[in-house]
Amino acid sequence: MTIDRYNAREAEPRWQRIWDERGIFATRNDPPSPAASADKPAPAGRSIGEGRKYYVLEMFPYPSGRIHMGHVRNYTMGDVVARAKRAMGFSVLHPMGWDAFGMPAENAAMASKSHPKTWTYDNIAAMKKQLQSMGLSLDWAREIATCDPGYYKHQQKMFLDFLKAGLVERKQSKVNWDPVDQTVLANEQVIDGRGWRSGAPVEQRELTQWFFKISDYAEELLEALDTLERWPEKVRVMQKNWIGRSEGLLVRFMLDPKTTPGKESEVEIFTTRPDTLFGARFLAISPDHPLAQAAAARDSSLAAFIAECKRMGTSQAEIDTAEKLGYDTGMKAVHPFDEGWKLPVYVANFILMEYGTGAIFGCPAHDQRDLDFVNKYNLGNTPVVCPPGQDPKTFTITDIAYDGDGRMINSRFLDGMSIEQAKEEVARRLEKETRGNRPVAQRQVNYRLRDWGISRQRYWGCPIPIIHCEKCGVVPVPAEDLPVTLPEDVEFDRPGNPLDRHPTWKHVACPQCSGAARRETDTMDTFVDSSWYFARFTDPWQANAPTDRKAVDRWLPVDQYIGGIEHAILHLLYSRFFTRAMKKTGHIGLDEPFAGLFTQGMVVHETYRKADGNYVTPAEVTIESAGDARRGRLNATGEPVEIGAIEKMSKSKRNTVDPDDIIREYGADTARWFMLSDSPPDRDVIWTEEGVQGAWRFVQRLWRIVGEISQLDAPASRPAGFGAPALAVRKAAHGALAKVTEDVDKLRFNRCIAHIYELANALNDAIGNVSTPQALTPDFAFALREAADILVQLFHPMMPHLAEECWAALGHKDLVAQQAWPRLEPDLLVEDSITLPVQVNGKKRADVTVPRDAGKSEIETAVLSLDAVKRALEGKPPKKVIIVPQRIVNVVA
RNA sequence: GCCCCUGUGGCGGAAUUGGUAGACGCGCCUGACUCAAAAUCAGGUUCCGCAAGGAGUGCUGGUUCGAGUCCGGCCAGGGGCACCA
Repeated sequence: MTIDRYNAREAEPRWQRIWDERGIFATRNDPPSPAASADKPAPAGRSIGEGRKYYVLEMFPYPSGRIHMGHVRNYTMGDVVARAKRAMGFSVLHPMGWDAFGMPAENAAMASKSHPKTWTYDNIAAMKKQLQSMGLSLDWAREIATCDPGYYKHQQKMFLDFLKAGLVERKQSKVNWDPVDQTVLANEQVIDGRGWRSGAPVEQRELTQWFFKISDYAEELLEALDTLERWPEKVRVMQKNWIGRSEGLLVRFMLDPKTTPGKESEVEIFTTRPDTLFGARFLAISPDHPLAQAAAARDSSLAAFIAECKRMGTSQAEIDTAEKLGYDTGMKAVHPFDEGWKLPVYVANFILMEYGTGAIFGCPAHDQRDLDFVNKYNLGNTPVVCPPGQDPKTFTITDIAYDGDGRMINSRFLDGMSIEQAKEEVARRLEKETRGNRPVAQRQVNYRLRDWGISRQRYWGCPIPIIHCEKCGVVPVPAEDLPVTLPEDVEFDRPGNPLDRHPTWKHVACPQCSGAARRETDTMDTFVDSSWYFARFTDPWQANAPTDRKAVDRWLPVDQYIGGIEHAILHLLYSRFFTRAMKKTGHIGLDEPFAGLFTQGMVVHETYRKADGNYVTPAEVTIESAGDARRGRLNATGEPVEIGAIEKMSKSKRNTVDPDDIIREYGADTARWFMLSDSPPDRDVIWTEEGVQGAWRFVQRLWRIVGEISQLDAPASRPAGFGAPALAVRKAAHGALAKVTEDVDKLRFNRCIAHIYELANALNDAIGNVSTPQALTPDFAFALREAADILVQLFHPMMPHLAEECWAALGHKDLVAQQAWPRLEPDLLVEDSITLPVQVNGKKRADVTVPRDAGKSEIETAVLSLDAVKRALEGKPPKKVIIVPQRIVNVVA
């Protein structure tokens, strides 16, 4: 018998059409009533999920124009989870949409005179087609695009709700300015001093901006990290560091009136090391500190110094290399424990106004930066913490500060205490002391996390629904006037914000006084759009509110969220904040949006270079291998190319592989299979031509195995008993079933694939053993058919089209996509006899086969009678025999 | 500088969480089919050794009957954060 090759190009669109026509991936918001499900009783295997909800979500794409291999990997993983959970009896929500606002649309508009809207929607259409060719089990009825007024209208409403709830603030502040994109960036969007998108060195500017008060939630966002048990530890640590909690003490230092010509009388500092107060040598304040500003008004050279500081601090690169500089104001601060102890007050370029109070006290002996500073200005140092084992009398600091543990020295009443005791003692004493009705010191927790600046001076974003009126000030757009839609007649012939220079759009009447007023022309950071789309998916049809409470309560949290690690801080932190803000304003009923998070690795590829140093694409190169050596040649000319480092697929290195090409050549199933095989999903996967071909070979191999089995003459009903060959097949099938079930649940797709290979190999061997028709007993044929069914169901989540084709070949009239997961027969996993490895002194010497329920003495007797064991013992009795049931035997000589 | 992760065959990786190291795949080698090649199929493939046997999970020391797995020290690679007081 011969079996034709599997034709993916023909089969895949056919099955996609059938799934689509039958609408099998559409998810209803109202769970089917018991009556409706009663006429179709759930198969036994369905019991795992029992109809409970399961929300699988992959981070939605930016519609850049074409999907890339990273999308293929991401969405394949999500689809495996969605299909497996559906089979396991869960009610699965698996939607898709578009993160459709953003700069590239404007850049394209500038470059090609297209409109951002048409550019974006054309890209969405193209990419949707690509995603559909992957055979993803998505509910396209819920598709959303964030640039749709039907979406951003609700975002504007929430902005107003947040404003009313005190979660939004307009303030002037130093901001990160991206000179290329001509817009402001949030702290999170500055990477190594450069804009996250443009890569341009970021400058500092003073602007009035809208902020979401994410810092109000700093403590909560930090604490709740511990509850996110199904998040990668790495991401939790990154968020923890980003929030950057530190406990310390605010201390008010009096200024010596004799040295202070102005009316300022004190300066408040923040410190996390109040224990080192007796090691103080100076105070330093930020150039932006009011005291510095006031002093500069009297001292022109100080003013010049401050101006110098400001001029330097424009780019991160300069900040990193800038020398630590200080300027002695001449003012003296009084030590809080000693009125006679005067400390010089410096303005220093490394003190940030944004953190703490913008002022510090310097303890050079135990802080490297302070030490560098005093060594430069000859202020000296006093060690106050003595490391264990050091003699306090001889312990000195020269140019390496000591920040370790130890006992307090040179610190009067603190001497002999531990650091912790000293911190507590200083806080206790200074809290009690008051000056002008206020305590001299108070405990404070500080966070590195800053408020989220959301104003962007761009066109292609969600307009901020605010009107500025000369008389009434900042006036929210009335809810009934929403959405504030983007004007379509805009020009991109010049840099800057087209909204701002639009002839009419911004000129409106004030909703309060009806006088002439001006619209806010800034739009929202696109990270706002992606901070709540997961909630909108639960009821995207809801026209009157961002969410329907019944729908969000039913579907949220997202049970499994899958995306790239690059969003570990930005998107994931913003979404966590937004969910809390939506809860406060009544749009949602929970704090944490994503119960389970998985961060997948990148798709990487070798790079190829011609002799002239230019990169060439994998499609242009053929790799020849001889023995261990691999060589590349250019297809067109045959000239050799150099095989370079394996790197993330990128246009600049030209090492990308187009998913369309792969799907056309091998089919989506092959691409999906390869994406999941070999590498663990959280690590990078190396895309290789050989690997894809291996996956493609396996597609054909499966088709052949299933085809051959489908042609066997198998009885329709289950035989009364199974002979040894049949039993072996059944054990292989159920063993694979048990392992795949567990591994798919833990997202260990590479292991699932290994188990499926093993089962396929076992079935292939079993078929090969049927040399004559007589050898094919009815029980064996039945077992093979049963195993083939299981095999097809196991690989269905990874290769759904091939699975449907095989399922039909096996004679089934329904769809494998709607099948219940196979029911496991646990008895088949238990062996009657087991083979235990036998070690002598920890070295494996033999195997012993004993009945499954053999007692320890029985095993010991069997082991000691083995020739290999006798030889190793050299006739002497063993000291000890360790028997680990079902595991191993170790004889200690 | 601080924090985190990872080191296993030629390569990607597996190892029931302290119990037979190298599952599965790629590559390579041998054979079958073929006039030939491709495709396909069968077998082999950690290293040393003809073999018996020995060595072996970055290095090093320890705990244990037993360590890839746990602990201490080091080395290498990767990632995150960083004038944060």
